[in-house]
Amino acid sequence: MPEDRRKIRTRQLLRDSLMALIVEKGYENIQVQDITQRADVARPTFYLHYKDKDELLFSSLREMYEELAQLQRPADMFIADLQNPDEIDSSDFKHVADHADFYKIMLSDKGSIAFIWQVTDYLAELFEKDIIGAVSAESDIQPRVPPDFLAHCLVGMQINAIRWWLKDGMRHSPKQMAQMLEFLCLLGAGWATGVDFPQPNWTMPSVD
Amino acid sequence: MPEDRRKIRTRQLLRDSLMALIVEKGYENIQVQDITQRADVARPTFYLHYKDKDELLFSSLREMYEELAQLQRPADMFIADLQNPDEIDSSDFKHVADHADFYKIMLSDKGSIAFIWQVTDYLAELFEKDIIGAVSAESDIQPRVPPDFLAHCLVGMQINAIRWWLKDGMRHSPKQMAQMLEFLCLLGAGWATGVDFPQPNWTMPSVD
Amino acid sequence: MPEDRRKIRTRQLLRDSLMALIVEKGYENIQVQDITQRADVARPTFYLHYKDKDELLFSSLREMYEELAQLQRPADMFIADLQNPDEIDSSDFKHVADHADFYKIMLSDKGSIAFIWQVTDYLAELFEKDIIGAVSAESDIQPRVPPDFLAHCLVGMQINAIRWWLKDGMRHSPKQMAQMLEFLCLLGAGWATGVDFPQPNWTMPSVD
Amino acid sequence: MPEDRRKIRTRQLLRDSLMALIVEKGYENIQVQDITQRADVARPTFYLHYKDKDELLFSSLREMYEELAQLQRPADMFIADLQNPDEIDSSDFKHVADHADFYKIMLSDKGSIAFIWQVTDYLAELFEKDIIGAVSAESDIQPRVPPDFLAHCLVGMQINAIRWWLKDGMRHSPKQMAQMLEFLCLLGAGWATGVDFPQPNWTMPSVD
DNA sequence: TCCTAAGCGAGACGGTACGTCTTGTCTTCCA
DNA sequence: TGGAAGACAAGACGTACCGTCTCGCTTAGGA
Repeated sequence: MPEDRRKIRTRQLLRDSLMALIVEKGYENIQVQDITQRADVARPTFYLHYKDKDELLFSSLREMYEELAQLQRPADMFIADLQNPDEIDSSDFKHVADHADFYKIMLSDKGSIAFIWQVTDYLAELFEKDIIGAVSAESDIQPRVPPDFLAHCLVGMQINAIRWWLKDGMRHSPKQMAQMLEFLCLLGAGWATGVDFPQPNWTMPSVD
Repeated sequence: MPEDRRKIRTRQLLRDSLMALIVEKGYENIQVQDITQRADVARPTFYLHYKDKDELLFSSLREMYEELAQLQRPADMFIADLQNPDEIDSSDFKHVADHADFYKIMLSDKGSIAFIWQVTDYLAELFEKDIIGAVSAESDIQPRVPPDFLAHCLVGMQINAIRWWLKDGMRHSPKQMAQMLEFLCLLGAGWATGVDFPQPNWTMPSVD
Repeated sequence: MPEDRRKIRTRQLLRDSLMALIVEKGYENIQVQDITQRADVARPTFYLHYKDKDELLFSSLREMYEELAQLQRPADMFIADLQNPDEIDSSDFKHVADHADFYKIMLSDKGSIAFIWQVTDYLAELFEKDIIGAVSAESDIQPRVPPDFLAHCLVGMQINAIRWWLKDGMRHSPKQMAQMLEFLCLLGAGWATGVDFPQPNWTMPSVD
Repeated sequence: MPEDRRKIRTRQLLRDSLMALIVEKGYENIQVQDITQRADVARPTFYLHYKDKDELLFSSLREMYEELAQLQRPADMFIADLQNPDEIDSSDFKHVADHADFYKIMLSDKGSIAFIWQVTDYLAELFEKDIIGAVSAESDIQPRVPPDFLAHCLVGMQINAIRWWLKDGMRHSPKQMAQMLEFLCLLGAGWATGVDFPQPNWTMPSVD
């Protein structure tokens, strides 16, 4: 069943319109009629395709992320070889750089909460898989905190690192950002500040 | 100029009403008339006191955080003695536990973006001061990443740790959470997973 | 050029559909899509045949009235022999009885104004001809009111008599209705009530 | 509870607006926004006062007819002294003349069916009372047709007489119209045409 | 008998009006 | 005389229906 070409075209117009408008005036301030007007589409037509603004946003994001997923290394997102910092994967930061205007807005007061947590949870799931993979790769290793806790913390770092980068005017290169973040993740703030902490022998007591 | 007692009372009613409603139906879904109705106040009266919903929210939060600020150790938020995990400060997690319903909503799709970033930036500022303090306390120490970058990353971890905790059903105690987070912050994911990373000698090239 | 059989069929389907729907839900409430849906025809197809609902209605009526016109005495509609009430023509009331459901709706709030006045004017024209014929048949007779005024008044009576009949539950036979109306028309309310009025010698002053 | 003055004012504005628009473009063609625009009132405000166009129309008419009811002779609408044609009541036709533009539209294709039958039924009820009153005034009189049938017929005449008058360009005076109609009602088309009919001795067979 | 033009189904679309909702202001009235 | 009550303007919402258009399929009727 080949989709009507007009339908595809209209959808693309709406998506482009939304993306442009997010940059222009922030997500929350956009009205459906802004989108349709700029797409040169009748307002009721919008509702033929999407329930609301959010559905259009997430449909657009899905497209964008499918594209991104191709770029990323299939596995090993989490474990990097700290001895070869130049090989640390920076495709996420490059992606962000490519859509800097978009993310600058979406990670500000003018963004969308749904977006924030949707992305957070999506990434956390990916991270968790990686973490579990990394841990189980080596036998006799016992994680000291729940993997999903760790995943959420790392995602929080990642997103806030990006937000800081954008607010800071993107003065660092994607590669630098990836490196800083990777080291920080793996070695912690102790390493980051240069302050030396003795490794304690603490393990979280079980909650169950 | 002693504020009219009625004025204070009306404001308190509005704040209580907002807080109750956030828990009930999520921040974004609340309408001014919901607030006034529950507070048993005329809708136009709302506008005598606050410009809009956000102003009321932040006014309420200011109250809440003033209270919180008292509880916290004045300084040293950042550097904890990892050898004495029991003395790690967990007042933030206790505070969250006290307002669990509130934060559960505010850190979900039904929360407020303004809140997220407002709090993030506020905390990041505090963290940054602590970091700078910690670093400059010991001479001959050179931070390996910009302090504000580190601050934002840590805040991201903190907030997402809280969100994870709440979503997870608060199965851990505030103390445990504080410890996990503290260790993770200071020692990094390497420590957290138990995987051993050789400390590389990498330092971020300057951007300026 | 013989009309495509499909075309004729489609038209008939649409007409039948309209007629059924008028009875079901009243003319004004019908939508084009109701008609096409019931006729099992695509909506755009409707517009290939008719400009709008009204055009379909009047096209359908034209068919109906051509049929009716056959039944009626060619002339003498107006003048009846009051001495032989049984010979008074009641074909209109019979026609109404045959389409009682239709007229009950069309002569109610759910009917169509266009229909009312279209029919009124059409009948008034016929009546007027009859009246003029009747008057000019006998020399030395001077009508006391303008013939078209009289025509409109009589049509008004006719239509309202029909409406009353239908609202009343059609408790009288078409013949009775025809007789009542005929007598009332010719002899007036004086006769109808049994009250005796002395015939005055009044004639309308000319307006020209 | 004295109605808010603004409320009264708004209602009046809406009514005036409706009346003006009916004359300008016909009732059916009027849209709610036309009404509010001309009244210089926000569209949603309309719905604060009236459910729809029809409710506004009938509310306006009620006002108009209360005024009219004052003017009319309290009783004896039906029976007039044919010997004194000058005393025939012509207040209805005068009322119509006062609102000629309005009625010209409302009694045309551009009017409202609801209006037609609402007015018809209202007047028929009044007429019926008069007829019953007239008949029962004189004992030993037996009406030859059902009083409500007669009432509807007479109303039909009345309304169509008015319509004819307006379409005819109001070339007759209200008084003349009242006289023509009165005579026609009471004496019938026989008298009107001048053709002489022998009074038959027919009475409608009972239907019960 | 084929073939070609017409009729038609399907459905996307622009357009227009609807009735509703919410906000923030402003007016009226009452305590 | 200040606040409650509530009318109102403004403007976006999501829906309904209209009339048009485009695209293929199918099929009737002329070649």
